[in-house]
Amino acid sequence: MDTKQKILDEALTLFSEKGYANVYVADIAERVGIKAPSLYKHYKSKQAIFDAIIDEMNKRFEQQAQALNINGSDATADSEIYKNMSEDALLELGRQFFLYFLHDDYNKRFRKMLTIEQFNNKQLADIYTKLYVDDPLTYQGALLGMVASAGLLHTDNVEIMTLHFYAPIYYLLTVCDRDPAREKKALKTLDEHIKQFNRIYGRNK
Amino acid sequence: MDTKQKILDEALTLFSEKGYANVYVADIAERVGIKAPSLYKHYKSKQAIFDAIIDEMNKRFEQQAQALNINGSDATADSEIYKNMSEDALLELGRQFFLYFLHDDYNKRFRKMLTIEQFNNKQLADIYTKLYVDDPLTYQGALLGMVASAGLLHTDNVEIMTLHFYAPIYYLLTVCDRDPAREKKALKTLDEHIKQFNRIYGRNK
DNA sequence: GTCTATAAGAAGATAGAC
DNA sequence: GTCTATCTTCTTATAGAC
Repeated sequence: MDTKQKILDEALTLFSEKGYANVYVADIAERVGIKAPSLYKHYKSKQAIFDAIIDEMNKRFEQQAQALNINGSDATADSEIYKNMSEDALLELGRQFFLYFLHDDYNKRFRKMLTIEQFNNKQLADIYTKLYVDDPLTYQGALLGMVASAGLLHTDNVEIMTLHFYAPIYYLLTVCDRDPAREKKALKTLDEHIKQFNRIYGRNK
Repeated sequence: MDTKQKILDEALTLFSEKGYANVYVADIAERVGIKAPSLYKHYKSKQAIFDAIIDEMNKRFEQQAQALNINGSDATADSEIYKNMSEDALLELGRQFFLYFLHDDYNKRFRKMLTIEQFNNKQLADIYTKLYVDDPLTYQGALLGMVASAGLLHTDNVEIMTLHFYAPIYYLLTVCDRDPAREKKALKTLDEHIKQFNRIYGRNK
């Protein structure tokens, strides 16, 4: 990995652990294996490093959103897939979504950084809301709505049904971020949650 | 309010907005209406102010827990109340829990501070987990379990039912902390969530 | 591009007068 | 208890050699 990229990588790790103000340029440089003044040949300031991280993560998440069809543009194209979901497919959907966001290295570190800096930086608060509130509800709402249209889920309020599916996932994600030792129990809880969701909203009926 | 207490109060406000490292002793002093050196007559360091906030909030939450019976010791004593809950009582329970924690000045500021500092301070992460993960599930689980025992809710997994009740409340709380402009919509969503919870778990059956 | 040396300034904390 | 003045340390950033 080239130095310029490695700086972003190590900076993100440190920012996600301590927040922006608690990380010193010398800390980042040390992790990269250079001295602080050398770092200024790559980025003109500490703030420029931070901004570059935001830019890169935004790009990364756009790609991720396209891969997951979060934008919804191709949602109807996948309709057939979800209409024919097997009984356990919804369980897999929740589990994969959870594990991907929990363990993916960039998501994990960036989410922690967003969490720490959200009240200090409106831009980051907006990114957080987009990534972990609006996008998941839009994406999962589209999928669950299609499944409901196919008669496999029963509700007169898709938005709340989607909240009932997603809120426990969000809750468990933040719990595990805060205390990774709870991950094993969280995965068990996640499975039970989705099984009960299936029972409640009628997949097994 | 005496100066020593006012220092804690203003410091908590600043810490909750910016995090520990971003707040300067001079900022706290200015809000209190004194100069920084005077502040050192009341607390020997910036860290001592922070520690005093933790101590005071711990005391405050113990009192709060007793008032709410979160410790569960008197849960059975309230059994009769919850067994005879009116149809809308559960809705009120959720709404009041939500609004109390969202708006109560100490809860609000302390929760934001915990959010910001959770990855930098294991003690704060543990307090967060206790206040917003373990205590609510214990407390609400005890209540919902009693209502279920009375035959007013139907489930074979009280723990997951409680998660289905609480996770959306937790989700909406963090959403509103991040963006207070979403509060009005969140309250509407909360009502719909609890109504649907009632329908799902059988209060209206 | 990396280094050593260092400037420039910010922030925590103290001394001592009132 | 509060102030002004100041010390000390830490941190960002730059200068200039290699």
